[in-house]
Amino acid sequence: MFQLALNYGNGPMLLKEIAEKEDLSVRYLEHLVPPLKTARLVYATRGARGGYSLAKAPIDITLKDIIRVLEGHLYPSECVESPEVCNRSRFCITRDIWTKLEETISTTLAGFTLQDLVDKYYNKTHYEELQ
Amino acid sequence: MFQLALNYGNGPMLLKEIAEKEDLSVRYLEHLVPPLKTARLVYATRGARGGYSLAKAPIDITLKDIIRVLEGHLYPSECVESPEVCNRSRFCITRDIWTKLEETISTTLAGFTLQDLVDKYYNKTHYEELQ
DNA sequence: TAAATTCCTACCAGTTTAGTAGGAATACTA
DNA sequence: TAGTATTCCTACTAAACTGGTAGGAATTTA
Repeated sequence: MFQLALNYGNGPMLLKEIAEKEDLSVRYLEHLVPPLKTARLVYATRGARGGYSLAKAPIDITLKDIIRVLEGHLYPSECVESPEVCNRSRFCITRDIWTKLEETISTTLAGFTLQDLVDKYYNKTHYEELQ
Repeated sequence: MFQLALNYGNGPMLLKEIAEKEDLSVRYLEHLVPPLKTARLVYATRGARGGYSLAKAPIDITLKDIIRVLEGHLYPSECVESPEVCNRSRFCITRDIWTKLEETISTTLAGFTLQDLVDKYYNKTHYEELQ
């Protein structure tokens, strides 16, 4: 997603390119794409001269968006989202902690956008001051 | 650890008791104890009339202490602590995010002590106001 | 000496993670 | 219209991790 952000506005980018720049296999990247498409974060163009582009401007995609899609959740324990997985949920003290922890993780990740990463890459802003 | 905190000051507590109260097996709890002992968070008394007690007052044990011991780490990616696992670490933009994320997780968990959980259990304090 | 309990080491089964593989579908280009 | 480039889909796999179980030795009290 960072590579797509760097390429934003320049038409579709090949997985092959991304794979080279990030030192990953195309086969692996192919695996990550479907959920990103479903979530409408990237847009695919098939066939020759095809490739991928961000579906929104980098400033409109937070790291929370991306990680929720690729990792599925942000909570440290499933009970945060699905109390029914444990019959202690109603009165569990620890669960409150996990809930608070998810909130801070969520807030932190929502505080960064792909544009922040691009800016940092080009040293356009003083990243440290962003947070 | 929460049960031991509730029991703090009343001598050693049996794993059997904890197992009943938390709906876990003794066999499983036995598994968790060694690292807690090594980290000097709990103290064990062997033999009949033995059991476990906290090695410090509940107010002096943070959730960060406990989770570091039981889960081994708090970072979302190993590269945060061991840059050498990936040769992109030196210039990886994403790694900075993982580092920041670990900081907020760490800070959040360090902000709770076992005493907070005990207090919440007895409704002695208004928990919401703690954070 | 018997009972209670921690302690140590080994094992196991299910899930998750990080991939690889084959080939079909699609679209551009000559 | 044929060839090539590329995404797309489904299945497979191997290693690591997680959440346990199991047997029995060591220790302490009564």
